[in-house]
Amino acid sequence: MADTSTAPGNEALLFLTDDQLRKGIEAMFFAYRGFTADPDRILAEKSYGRAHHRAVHFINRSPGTTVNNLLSILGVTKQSLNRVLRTLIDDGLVDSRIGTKDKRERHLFLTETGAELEAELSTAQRNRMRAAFRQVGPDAVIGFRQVLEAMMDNDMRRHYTRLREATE
Amino acid sequence: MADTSTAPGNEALLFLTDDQLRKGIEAMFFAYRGFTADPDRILAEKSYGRAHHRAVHFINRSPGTTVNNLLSILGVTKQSLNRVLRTLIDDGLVDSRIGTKDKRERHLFLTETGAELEAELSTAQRNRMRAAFRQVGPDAVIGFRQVLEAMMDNDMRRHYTRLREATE
DNA sequence: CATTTTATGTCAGCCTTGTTGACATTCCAA
DNA sequence: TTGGAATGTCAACAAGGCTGACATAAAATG
Repeated sequence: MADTSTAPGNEALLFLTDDQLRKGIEAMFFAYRGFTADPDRILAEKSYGRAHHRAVHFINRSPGTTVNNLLSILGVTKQSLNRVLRTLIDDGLVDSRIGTKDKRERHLFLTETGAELEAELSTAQRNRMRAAFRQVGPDAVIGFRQVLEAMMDNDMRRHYTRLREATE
Repeated sequence: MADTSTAPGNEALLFLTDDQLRKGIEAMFFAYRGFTADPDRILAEKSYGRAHHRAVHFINRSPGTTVNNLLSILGVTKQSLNRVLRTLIDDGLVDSRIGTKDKRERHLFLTETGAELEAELSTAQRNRMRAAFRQVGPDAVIGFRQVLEAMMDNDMRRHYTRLREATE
């Protein structure tokens, strides 16, 4: 039943069987639920959603980033992002400053309140990640990241790498 | 700046720094986009969504599963699932059979057409997973799954494990 | 300088997929 | 026989995607 389309006939490639691949797929599905569960609970209390979390996260990571840059990281339309940004700005979590060099651009910053929310969300998310990392050890963590990085689209990997360059 | 809340003061735990954890978080975010990108394109052509993919995937994995079981795997409300199932049944992708033992239950099966869609979607998703796995090698794959499994909520891990038991 | 392009905002409307609440039906089980 | 479980269905609503259209300001280009 299993392994019809990609029988490797090679023991060294047994991790590429359809069963192994499906296992990876389902692991991603169930793990992503866990990955978002803790922030989701916090957000729900404050009647925000994942979209707000994403915006706040990346503004925190790249203070002063422009709307356009955020759009390309998040991969949504400006209308969609705008709705989320608007509520964050109106609620005083995000500060939008007109660019000095190019006055069409808006540069986005977290306010103190915004930074507090970001900290609360990312602490919750880091706690789970830390528990998982601690449980499995550093070698597994390296493998984890290698697979994830190999699974990204090129433009997403570009953003991912760029974020690393800025801070590490 | 980095590592304020969890400075380990221990080189062996450097993979638990806030920077490393954030790296894992962002890797999850960007990789999940890639993970869903290919199926999403196929689904969009047929005017289905991810919800349909999920339903079709798990019905394929556990033919004859009940609506209630599917609900607990997917973690949505019956009304939400029902809407998706209805379109799949109406479109002839899913067969819903009244239980013989308990006639209140509906047992769900993919029709031939449903199985074709499932195959198309999972082939696309496996292709990306296979490319990533092949690129990084079996040790990384083991680590990848260890971290994901450690990150799951307990009830999700239960479902994940149960699926493995049935087929492997 | 005139024109075009870019960056952004905003309005309106639509879709999917999630939610809650209410209520009907069927039927197993105590 | 009655209570509760499994399911279906209707209605309403919200978040957060999407498209299209249009306005504005400013940069870039001819």
